[in-house]
Amino acid sequence: MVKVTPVPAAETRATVTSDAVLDAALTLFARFGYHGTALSQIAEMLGVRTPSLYNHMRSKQELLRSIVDRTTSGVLADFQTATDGLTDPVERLRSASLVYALRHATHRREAIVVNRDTASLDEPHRTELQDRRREHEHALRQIISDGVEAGVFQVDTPALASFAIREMCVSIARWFREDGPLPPDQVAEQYSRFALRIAGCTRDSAT
Amino acid sequence: MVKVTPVPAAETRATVTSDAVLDAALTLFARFGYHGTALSQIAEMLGVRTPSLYNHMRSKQELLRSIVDRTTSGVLADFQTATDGLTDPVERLRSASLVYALRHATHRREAIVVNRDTASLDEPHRTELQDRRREHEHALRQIISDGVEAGVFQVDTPALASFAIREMCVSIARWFREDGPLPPDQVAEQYSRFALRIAGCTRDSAT
DNA sequence: TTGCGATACGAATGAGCGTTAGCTAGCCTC
DNA sequence: GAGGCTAGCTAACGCTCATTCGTATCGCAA
Repeated sequence: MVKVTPVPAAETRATVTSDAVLDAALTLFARFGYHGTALSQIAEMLGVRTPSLYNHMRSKQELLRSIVDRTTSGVLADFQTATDGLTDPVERLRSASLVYALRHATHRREAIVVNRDTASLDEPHRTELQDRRREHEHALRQIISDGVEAGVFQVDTPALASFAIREMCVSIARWFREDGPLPPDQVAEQYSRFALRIAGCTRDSAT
Repeated sequence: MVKVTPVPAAETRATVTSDAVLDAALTLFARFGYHGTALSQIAEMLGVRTPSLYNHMRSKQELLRSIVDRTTSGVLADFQTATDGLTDPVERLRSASLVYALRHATHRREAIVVNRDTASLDEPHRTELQDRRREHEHALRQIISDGVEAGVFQVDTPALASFAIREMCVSIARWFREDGPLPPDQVAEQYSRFALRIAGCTRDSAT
């Protein structure tokens, strides 16, 4: 058999962690999409050959699943801590839309992947994910319905306002640039105000 | 040489047009994404073998390009006819957002593909497309800036309001269902009202 | 110093992809 | 009825991809 094993010089060997793989995957999935990204690109980004990735992951699918899981959990957690203790629908909507907008300015890659490549998840995880997103959607819609009932919001169809607010925030991930003129928190603040306007908030609209 | 050519019975042969190919591609690209869709799926949807598609198209890329071209042209044309002759910023924004929202409720597949798979376009067409989208974006932003100057709109950053309005409308394509409770024109009308609210329209906000 | 676990590597595999080539059946026109 | 155009088909090519296997190396602990 052949015995020649040329072996790269010791200093050229890279070493890599699971988190590094996940982070590189996140960047590339966000740019090219799940199906548009090859494992070889992830490996190249880390200075490693493709098969070496398998020391840090089980499969390409699992990378996507990890990204999606981690992100949707974060969204729900954000929502809980943002609305916990608040009873006024106006304050609840202000706070919920603020953290949601902020997350999409500060976690752009995650947002893009989750919103674009959900369909590439294998079952049953795709359905699980959709359920968790629906949970957030219904929670937001409930705030609006409560506000309408309390007379502080004015919308014909709460579901429409809820969709509009959510997707408006999600889209921040698509245009926001870290080196742009506005920092994330100021963008989030303005978007939070947009959210109250969409809901037809009759109070406090100048804040 | 082999001469056996089993030949399917005459009635099992399908016949297909360029438009049918484009339409099937549209459906599948919208569902699975450009990279997530195989030509074999398009062929199967049409009841035809994969190579037969090449009688009606030049390449997979060309399919995407056609879809994107046609759609962005439509958006710009919509905008022109919707705002032509209107000078009041309020009416211009109302009309522009109405047709934009309506288009995304009635041309869902196109919207999804254009917004998700733009990145899969080869150069130079990707840059061309982005330029045309920017054209629409700037036109909308100009309406808002005009309205702010005229004192009928109130926003801190017109660009943010413009992004919010556009992406809110785009997202209709993601949740709208034809068999849902609201017809496209009613959804568009409510979204048009949301757009005026985002802009901080001080007039006529109950209409 | 030795041994072991973690991790990188090259080589290979099998599947699926977009695309091309060459052939053939059906339809329209003459 | 003959001939040609249209549009289908099978076969095959070359490429890329995700994944597996066996091996070599490195760093650390005994």
